[in-house]
Order: sequence, then C-alpha cells, then structure tokens
Amino acid sequence: MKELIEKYREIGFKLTPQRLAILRFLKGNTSHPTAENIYRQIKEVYPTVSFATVYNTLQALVDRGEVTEVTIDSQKRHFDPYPKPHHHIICIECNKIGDVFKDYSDALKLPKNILKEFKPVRNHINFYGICRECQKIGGIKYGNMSKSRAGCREF
Amino acid sequence: MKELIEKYREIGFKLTPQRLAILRFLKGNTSHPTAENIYRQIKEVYPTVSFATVYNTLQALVDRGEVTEVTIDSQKRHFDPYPKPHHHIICIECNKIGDVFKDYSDALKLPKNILKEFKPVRNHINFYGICRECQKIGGIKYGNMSKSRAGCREF
DNA sequence: TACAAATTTAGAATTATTATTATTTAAAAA
DNA sequence: TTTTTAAATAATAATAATTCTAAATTTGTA
Ligand SMILES: [Mn+2]
Ligand SMILES: [Mn+2]
Ligand SMILES: [Zn+2]
Ligand SMILES: [Zn+2]
Repeated sequence: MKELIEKYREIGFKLTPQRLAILRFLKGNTSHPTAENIYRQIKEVYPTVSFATVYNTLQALVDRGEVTEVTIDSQKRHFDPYPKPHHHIICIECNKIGDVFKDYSDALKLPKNILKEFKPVRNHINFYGICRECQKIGGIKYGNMSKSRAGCREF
Repeated sequence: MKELIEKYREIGFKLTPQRLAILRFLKGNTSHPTAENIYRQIKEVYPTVSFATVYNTLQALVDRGEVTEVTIDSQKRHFDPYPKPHHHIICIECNKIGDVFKDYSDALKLPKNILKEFKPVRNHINFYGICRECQKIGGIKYGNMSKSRAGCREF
C-alpha cells in the first residue's frame, strides 16, 4: 500500500479515503467492472461514497493511463484496471469477458496502402466465441436473450 | 433494388417504405453511422420517419446479421452495414474510423490454456493510431479534447 | 377485399453519464 | 501546529442515448 500511495502522490493525484478504497479495489484486479460494479464494492467499505466520485476517479485514472476502457459493451462502459496490454475473449452467448495475455503485434501488419496514411500505435483484439459453460448448456439457457443487448458477465 | 427486396422478403422481413429507405442508405455503405446519422439521412427522403423506426430496423438487421455493431465508441452505438468481415483503424486524436480488409485469423491462435475452455468463433481487431490529417497538425488541433470522450468522425 | 400480424409513430420512460455547486478536505506553506 | 488554498466530495439536477408503450396504420396473404 505504501507504494500505491507514493506512486499516486508523485503524479499529483490527491489521495482521499474514497480514492484509496477505489485504488485498493482495482489493484491487481483482472475483471472488467462498470462504474456501478465499482460503486457497489466501494460502498461496502465506504458507505457514504457517491457515484460521482467513482466516475470522477475513474476518469482521472483513465486520463493518466492507469486504467483503460474496454469497448465491448454498448450499454455501459467497462473499465480494465489491469495495467499490462492484453486482449480479450468474449462469450457470444453469455457475454462473459476474459483476458488474453499474448502479444500478436508482429503478425498484425497493416496493408501498405493503409500504412501510407495511418501510423499505428497499438492494437487490440476481441476474440468472440463460446465459453465452457455455454458449450455445456448448448446455448439453450441464454439462447433466447438478445445477443447484442445481453448484459456482460465476467469470467 | 429488386434483389434487395427479394432478399429481405425471403427472410420474412416485412418491407415498408421506411425500411427500404434505410436499406438503400446502408447498401454498400462503408461508413460507421450511429442511429442518429441514419435518422438524419433518412429524413431527407422520408421526412416523417421516426427515430424509433430507425432503432427498430437497426435492431432487426443486427438480429439477422445483416448489420454489425462496431464497439469503439462508448458514447453512442455505431453500426457497420458492410457485410464482409473486416477490422478497423481508429485515430486516437480525432476518432475517425476506417476499414481494414485483411484476414489475420491464421496468426491469431489463442493460448492452449484458453482453448481448453473457450471455443473461438470469430475475431475483430482495432488498430489505434494517428491518421494522416492528425499527423500533419501534430495533434495540436485536437490535442486538448479528452481522447476517450471525443466524438467519432469517419474516414 | 378482408384479415391477422407486424410495423410505425409520438411521446413517455429509462438509464448511463455528466454537470453544478455548496461543503469538506488533503497537502503545502507559514 | 495552524493556516491556506486548490482540489475533491456528495447530493442533486441535467443531459442524452436508447427503449418502451399503445394507438393507428400498413404489409403480405388468403
Ligand atoms: Mn482485461
Ligand atoms: Mn467497417
Ligand atoms: Zn458463455
Ligand atoms: Zn485523426
């Protein structure tokens, strides 16, 4: 925790108890929480925290590159507190999200005509497929839910 | 147009003038419009169309796999009427979106431990980088806009 | 032409996110 | 330690994208 506090103080990030609670929750977290997920968790330890503070803190962290956004769900923003670059697997039946820690950059050469006008900086892959549970139930359980609108669970 | 009408009638998609206007607008379109973009366009030719109809039609098309969703912008849903599978380039300065027609699937093998429980079906790559215009202006013009929240333009 | 089922529409409702502002507080200065 | 001040919090209002509702209309078919 000392490291955590030092780190943020150095970058001029004012540390409040609310923010510390959020930072502690996010540290080492490999899930992909929404602002609401985080809000609920933080309320357990800090019951008076407000939703606005969660949003403010998340935005501050995104601006500083400490947290990224995972763009997979058009309903709500999902955040990714895990710092190392990685890709994601998404179940097309139940919408669970998982991490893929493998760098494919060498294989991802853009066509020459695009490279003439576009300077790539980073890339991100979404692998869509069927998770273990959904393979078992053969898509029956979630088969009737609108795929594109279904809520996102986590692996 | 005859083919268009036939095609949808066959799959039991009831064709109204509103839907035809939308289908004509989307056909061969390689942009990534929001519901609002489409609504504005359709109103030009069909002034009494309602927003709900645009949303309804888009959802019907997505459900039938005729249109996909591009998950890049957490503010609004963007749709992709171009039928062939492809990837996208996104400018991190101005948020323009472009297409990449190249199949990388052979190079995108998932790690074995993931393949034990996840059956991949398809993949999608986002290439983030700097577009030609933004290279020219050196990021000054859009340099002060919040990257993650800026609106999306199109290539 | 008549019918049943699906679609359209306007407007209301919902919901995620952002903005406002008075109050509080962290951290630097004295 | 006390003071100071810029920044953060919290409650609430505002905004904006999307979905819902229900009555009227239209499509495709018999
Ligand atoms: Mn992740
Ligand atoms: Mn596209
Ligand atoms: Zn699943
Ligand atoms: Zn650009």
